Amino acid sequence: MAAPGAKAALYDALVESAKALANGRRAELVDVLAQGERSVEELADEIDQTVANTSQHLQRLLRSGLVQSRREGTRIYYSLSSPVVGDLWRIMRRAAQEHVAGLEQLAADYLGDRSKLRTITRDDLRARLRAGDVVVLDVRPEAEYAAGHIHGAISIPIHDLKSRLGDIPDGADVVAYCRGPYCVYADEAVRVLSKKGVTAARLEDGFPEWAEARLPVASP
Amino acid sequence: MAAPGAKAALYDALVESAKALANGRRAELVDVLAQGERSVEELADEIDQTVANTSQHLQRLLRSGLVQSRREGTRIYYSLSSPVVGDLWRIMRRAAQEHVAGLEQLAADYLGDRSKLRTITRDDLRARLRAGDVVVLDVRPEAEYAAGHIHGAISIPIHDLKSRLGDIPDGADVVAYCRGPYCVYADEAVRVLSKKGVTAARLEDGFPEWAEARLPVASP
DNA sequence: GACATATTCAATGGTTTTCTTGAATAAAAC
DNA sequence: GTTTTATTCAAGAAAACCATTGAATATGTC
Repeated sequence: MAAPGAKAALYDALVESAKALANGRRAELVDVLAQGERSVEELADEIDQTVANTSQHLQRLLRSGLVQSRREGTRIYYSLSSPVVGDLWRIMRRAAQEHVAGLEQLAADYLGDRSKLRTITRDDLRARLRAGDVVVLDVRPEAEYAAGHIHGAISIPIHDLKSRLGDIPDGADVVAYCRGPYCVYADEAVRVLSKKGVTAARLEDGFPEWAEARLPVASP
Repeated sequence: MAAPGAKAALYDALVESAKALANGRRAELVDVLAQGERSVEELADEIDQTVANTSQHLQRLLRSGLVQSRREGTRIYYSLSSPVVGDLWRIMRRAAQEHVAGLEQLAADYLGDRSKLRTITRDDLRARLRAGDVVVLDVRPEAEYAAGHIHGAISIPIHDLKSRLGDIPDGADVVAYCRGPYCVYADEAVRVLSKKGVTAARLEDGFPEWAEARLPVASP
């Protein structure tokens, strides 16, 4: 028979990945890292925390093995260790969506009223891409587009959208996407475009989900 | 723009499911509950903790929405809220397996040397079931077999195996299975059977994975 | 109504987590 | 070699977590 406590120790280790993700700030980090690698300072800015605090969270993730880091000159870039980490984050979100009380309200508080935004599924977008009657718009920061995007998408980061409306062909039918289902960028894009009279919808989720479904992507 | 803190609050809620699973004892509970519903006392016994402590862990899981409970007379039975919870637990284990340092050693400490145990995959077992040249042995407790098992499997709980060797047909080629990849029952069964000269292997994982893969099951 | 059983509640103390602050490193630029 | 920039380290305080203990509650039996 195994040593007493061996089972407990094993299960304690099995939940290390859950513990690593059991913090809202670290989840925000993983959500951003799922788009591609980033430096500590950029990440701190994304999650609205001090650099010191962000660094400590990143090291917690590093210790758990969920992320890896590499140095380039004076910067250190973090990235997800493998696609499994993205899968874990996705299924965690789904579990929360199905089972955590009050989630919808919190989502509405952050994302605003989505009832007037048209949404289309991955499969629909795929079909329309094949038909060629749609303009796919990636509104994430340029660097994330560069790290990989939906095949055929054009990049207009959300902050540049208002000044670059001219880049969108007249009469285009636009589908905007961003980081995932809880990212506000695509919502914002659809609102801006609709206001200008452009037909626009958002993809139900984001680029990582598209890539995970093995749909056509362009990567560097 | 959303209220400051709305994003943090949303992500804090999204990780509630991870927090619920971020404890070894609670993971043990979910692992058992993935086999079917159980009372508090039985669960306390399974995870080797006091009833009071087990009750508190169960209530933590309940608050997160991952499990549900129902009263029957003086007992209260807990069960997983949905299959998503099992999926979450499975992918968490996979993330740990790929990324958590030292996991293999801890698994070896608990499970013992598995190098001499023959293992077969789900797909292999499925093929051999169709061919009909295999005896599938469910070595989990009777109640778990009753709650659902691999179609065609016979039940001999691990604790009865030595006294019920006669139930196994002469010259049979046995595949034993139990709760999952970190469950010791099937290992033990294969060791016992091999010692008695019976050809035996263990299924690589357990019943929940078989059911999740939509392979043929018998349920009540 | 008294009693037994299964479960939960409440209080305690020790440990871990998290954010903050200010100092310490390491690489690059001058 | 000094300065600048990006990151990490270290120490401290508030909060959350976890196992333990003993009491309280709810259901069923006598």
